[in-house]
Amino acid sequence: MTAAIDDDLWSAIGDPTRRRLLDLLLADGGGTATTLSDHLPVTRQAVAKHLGVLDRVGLVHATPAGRERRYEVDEVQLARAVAQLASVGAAWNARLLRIKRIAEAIQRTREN
Amino acid sequence: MTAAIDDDLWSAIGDPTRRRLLDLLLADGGGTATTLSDHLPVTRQAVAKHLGVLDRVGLVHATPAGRERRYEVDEVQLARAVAQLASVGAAWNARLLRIKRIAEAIQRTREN
DNA sequence: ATCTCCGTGCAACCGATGGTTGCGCATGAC
DNA sequence: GTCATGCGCAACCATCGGTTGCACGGAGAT
Repeated sequence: MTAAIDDDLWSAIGDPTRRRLLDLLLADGGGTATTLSDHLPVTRQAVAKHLGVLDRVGLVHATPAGRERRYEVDEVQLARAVAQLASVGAAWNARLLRIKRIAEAIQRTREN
Repeated sequence: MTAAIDDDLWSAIGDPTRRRLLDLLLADGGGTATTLSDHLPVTRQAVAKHLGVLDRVGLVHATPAGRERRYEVDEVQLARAVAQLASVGAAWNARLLRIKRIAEAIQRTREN
């Protein structure tokens, strides 16, 4: 059931640093590699790389402002990602529920 | 807002092969490294490694059966993981909604 | 009891990725 | 013009996902 096309999206948000990056961008409404690296335990270059992969999958987009490079989240794409999470979660929940029901059924037959 | 403790859980389910592994285990109600590798485009050893990390974070647990090693999903832990997904998704959705509202507010003031 | 097969585990190796340091470049501030 | 600050590029390192190869061990056939 897991869609194969969206593996890129998953691996993008699978990294903890990138998730926090998205958190920061959402909280402050954008930022540059240097300002973001101030709030993270990694160097500016590491942040820049992460912003690169987030940009490649379309979760953020950059706009040159003077000598800075300001990044902002692409809300549509992030909403898509959230939908992905929800979808996989729902699928697993359904399977877990089925297992639970079967277990209960077995329990019931054994009690008879 | 992202919990730091659950990074292991995230990176565990962040890998596409591991996600499909969980899918297969849920569908067939368990399996061994060899049987699982039959349904995946990777070798048995790769599957074994993935099962190892899934075991370490507690999403699956192995029971030796004869000369086989049968793996099954730990439903409680997987439910925890699903809750994590939902939580992060909800947080992002909330932020996105706030941004949308602010944008609409600006729009409204501009229209006056 | 032994031989054979099949599933596992272990080790070495390879490419990609997350992270670092160091440098050079350009652009805005003085 | 000069200075400094933000950026990009390159080299390097560790870890990880994946492979191949091999050695071990238990279940079943002879």
